[in-house]
Amino acid sequence: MATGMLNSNDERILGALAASDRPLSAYDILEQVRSGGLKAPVQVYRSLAKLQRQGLVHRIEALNAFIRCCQADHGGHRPGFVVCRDCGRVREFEDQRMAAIAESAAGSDFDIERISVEVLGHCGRCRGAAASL
Amino acid sequence: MATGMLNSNDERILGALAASDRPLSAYDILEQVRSGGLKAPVQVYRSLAKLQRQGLVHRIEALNAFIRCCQADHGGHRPGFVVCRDCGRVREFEDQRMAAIAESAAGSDFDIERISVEVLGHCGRCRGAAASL
DNA sequence: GGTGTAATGTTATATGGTTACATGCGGCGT
DNA sequence: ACGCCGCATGTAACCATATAACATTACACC
Ligand SMILES: [Zn+2]
Ligand SMILES: [Zn+2]
Ligand SMILES: [Zn+2]
Ligand SMILES: [Zn+2]
Repeated sequence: MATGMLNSNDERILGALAASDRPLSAYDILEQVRSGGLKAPVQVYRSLAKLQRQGLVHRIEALNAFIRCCQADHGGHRPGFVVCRDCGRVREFEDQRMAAIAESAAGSDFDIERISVEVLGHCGRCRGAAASL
Repeated sequence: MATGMLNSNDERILGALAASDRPLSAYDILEQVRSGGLKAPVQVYRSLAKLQRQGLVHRIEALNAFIRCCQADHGGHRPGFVVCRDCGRVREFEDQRMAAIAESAAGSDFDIERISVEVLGHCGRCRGAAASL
């Protein structure tokens, strides 16, 4: 995974994601990098696609949003995510058992490209806040 | 899970989903039920939300689309999906191990509402078609 | 310099989802 | 019956997400 081929757009987008403590939508990102010359959605999506290919960024399907990968090994891991539907915060996790489950479910005739595992719910922080209303 | 409270809109939408061999987007559904009186997206989304609450319909996050649940027990099951990114066909599956994985990943402080597991890739049928080009 | 090819930029458009408000319709107290 | 409330449904307008189509630039190769 050559991470050295990032251009300045990619770097800026990666920076915006790294600076945020929660996922950003493509349009959130676009806003943050407008000053850096990017001005159209498609540019952001192109960079995001590249960053995802390199394992530096993950897409959270349930949020239509993106996070910077927080694992040391960006290449080839199969992460899952715990997503709070109140505050949007995401925790990346890894579980070897998922691959086996996916393979047995898909069958030998199916070529697995990606496994999306998202645990949706409410984090402790938000549950506390709700209780104290 | 009282499934008897479906109104005619709900029935129509459920019918459209049941008749299709692959997921339908909300707008696909809308097109199919226009003759039945529905004419705005929000009506479709309202019905879909209700049908999802009752477990009759599942949302496929990676496709922004919906399928009719094919399991006998519509209530309270935690399905996963195998999704072909070429033809869009989906196979619903169930695996008890997923709940355990989700719980251990989320931790005791997190209130799990839903688990989304989607295995994305290419089905045998589509791989065959691609090979014969 | 001319030519082909890939990356990037620009504009416009397609697709997916929600907000805000109007209207209808059944309870329920009077 | 009447007026009022609360909730389901209808309608229009709008916002958010993603891609298509085409123009331009950058650079390798000859
Ligand atoms: Zn990661
Ligand atoms: Zn939270
Ligand atoms: Zn199901
Ligand atoms: Zn297929």
